[in-house]
Amino acid sequence: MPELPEVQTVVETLRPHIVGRRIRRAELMRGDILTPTGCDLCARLDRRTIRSIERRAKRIVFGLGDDNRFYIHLGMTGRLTIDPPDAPRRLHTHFVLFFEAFEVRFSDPRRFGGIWWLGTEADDDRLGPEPLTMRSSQLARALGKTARVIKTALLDQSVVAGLGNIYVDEALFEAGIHPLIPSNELGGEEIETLTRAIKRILRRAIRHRGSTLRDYMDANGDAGAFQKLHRVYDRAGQPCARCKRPLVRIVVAGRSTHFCPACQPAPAIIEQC
DNA sequence: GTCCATGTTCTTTA
DNA sequence: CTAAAGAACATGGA
Repeated sequence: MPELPEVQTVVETLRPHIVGRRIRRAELMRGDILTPTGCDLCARLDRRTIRSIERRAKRIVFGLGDDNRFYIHLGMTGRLTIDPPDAPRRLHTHFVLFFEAFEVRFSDPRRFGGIWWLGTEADDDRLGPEPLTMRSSQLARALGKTARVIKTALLDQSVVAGLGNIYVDEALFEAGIHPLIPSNELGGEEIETLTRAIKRILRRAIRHRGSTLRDYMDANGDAGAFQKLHRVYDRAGQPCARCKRPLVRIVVAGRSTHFCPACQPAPAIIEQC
């Protein structure tokens, strides 16, 4: 569930509670969600103060001072919440940070998420530019290098960092670009349009505190509202908001892909089929 | 029982 | 060799 807008919202709702506060104790219930496995995370967090919390791509990066950092990735079903100590723990709670008056709990049924200890290492390996601040030329450079269709390329975190299935579909609709166009066939002007569309969609989604389809909630337990404003995602068969013709669902790279065949013109090679 | 799901990484194929 | 497609991971809901 968590793409850039959801992760950003979790960070913003967590920040006022934890920055400047000292961790009294940390508890890891499952060793297999930690990388590197066996590093003594809880001992390293014991009695330390949280100095910062930031988002990078879909990662929630905690700074401890001394340049020591770790990050949590929510995967598909991860939640990071502020809870009173006496509140019952959600099923599949794998990690808890205990503060004086509350706890930060990480739960994740599917366990696609996890915790990564960075220490003083960089966290940028193999991540593309941040979409909210990237230049169109950065996106153009990455897209020019691949023949993969644009939908697939935008899901690749080394091309641009933070988009997922929902926001790629929404951004391609906003830009009027068909999901099956080969990336390296897009012109400079189209990529500028796409860059602007990505930023517009992400800013709008952050303003509405992300999309809650099923699992997502912010650190306070509140759902997002942007799902009400999705124009194409999970709306196959419904009329396009622009042209009223029915939206379509196809499968690309094993992922559901939603678009308007009229507003997002097909590449010539597909048209013949 | 079946299929599907907001993500990433490893393996296989071309 | 590299790029890209496909499978795998684990759980729950429809």
